[in-house]
Amino acid sequence: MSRTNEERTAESRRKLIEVGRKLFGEYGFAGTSTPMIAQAAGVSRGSLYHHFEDKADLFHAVVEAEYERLEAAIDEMITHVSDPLEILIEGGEGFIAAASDPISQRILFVDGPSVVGGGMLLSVDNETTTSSLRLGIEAAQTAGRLPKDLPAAALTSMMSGAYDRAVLDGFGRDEPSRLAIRHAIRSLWYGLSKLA
Amino acid sequence: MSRTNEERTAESRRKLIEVGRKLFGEYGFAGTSTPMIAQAAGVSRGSLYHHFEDKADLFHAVVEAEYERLEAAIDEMITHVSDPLEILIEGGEGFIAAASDPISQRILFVDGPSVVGGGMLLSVDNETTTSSLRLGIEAAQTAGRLPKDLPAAALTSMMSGAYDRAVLDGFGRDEPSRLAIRHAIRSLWYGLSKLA
DNA sequence: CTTAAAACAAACAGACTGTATGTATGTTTA
DNA sequence: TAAACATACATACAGTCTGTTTGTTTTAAG
Repeated sequence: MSRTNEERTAESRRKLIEVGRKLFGEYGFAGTSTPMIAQAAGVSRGSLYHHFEDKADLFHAVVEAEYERLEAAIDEMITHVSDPLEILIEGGEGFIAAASDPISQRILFVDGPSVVGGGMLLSVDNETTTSSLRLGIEAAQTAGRLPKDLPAAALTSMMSGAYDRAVLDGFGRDEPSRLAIRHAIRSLWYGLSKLA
Repeated sequence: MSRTNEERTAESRRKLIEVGRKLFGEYGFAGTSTPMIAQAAGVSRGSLYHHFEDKADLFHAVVEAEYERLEAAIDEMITHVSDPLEILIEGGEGFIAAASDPISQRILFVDGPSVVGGGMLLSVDNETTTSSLRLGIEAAQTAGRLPKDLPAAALTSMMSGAYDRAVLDGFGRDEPSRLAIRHAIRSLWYGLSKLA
């Protein structure tokens, strides 16, 4: 059995990220050792350190993949919505649904900040989900559905934090809490739109 | 020089928590070793492990002290406010101002979740600042300043996350961003009140 | 076919955590 | 007040983990 170098690399990285996601999500960053990861991925620790700078670097790769997954879920959710305000609401629900997976939760909201570093994590975040949110807010402002004088950056930050926390508190879990969070979210956006 | 046991204990714990706050806030939980802490506090590592179960237990004590500080800042801010909606707004600003200290920030919002564990941290949080927020929301509902059918738990969770994130994004830092976040916060609460 | 480079594996050094053992200081009681 | 005890503190140790270094195999290129 002979594989090209590119294939070997892709296969090793893929396996390490896949296994890393599972273990980091289950036992946390500190509770997951590099021997554990290497063994579960069926490679040596040396290979891990060949493909990633250190343990945090692997974690970082897992986080990026995770944000891409969320981003896709949001996009999927809003493809058939046109009203800017409804895009914000539906996109948010897509985010909550996708991020409510316990593994995502722990990686992104529990360990993420401490491992990647608050600012650095937010920079990844700001390129994906939060960027979508901000664009959505600005579009709604342009369309006159949200007050034009509202500072978009500040509102984006707050609402992004609100969504993250809703997920962390388990409001995406069962049907009653999904209903409650849905009500709260719609009220926040509708309330703002009343000020336009 | 002879001290009573109670005094010795109080002094050692106080010093360890004080030094712990500073070091955890500066270098993070993982970047702060127990030898560092013991040395800076002028005690032995044995003493640390005598007073606290482990490193995380000391961190937990630091977090609790920190939440009490925030709680006090909020209470201070709302003593002379009577309108339930204004209490929510002013209390929130007090929170942001107090939590914007970089050391608080890192301990509570960056390392806190991963060390104490998402759920466990929230339980401390829920007994202090978030509890205040929830009571404020319910009071505003009773007074007819917020919609009575709004699910208080969900809204509390979201707004609590919104405030935390505003702090983390540095909106308590300089005057322009303080102004922006102030605008966003007022808009959120006023918008909700329009639905009442 | 030989040589260079990439991928992988194994061995090593340093650091840290938590514990076990030992000492000193304070507290209770006979 | 002096022995018995408990609490506070200090030191030494065992095990584990991380990141690096050194060595081996596999692929790519001349």
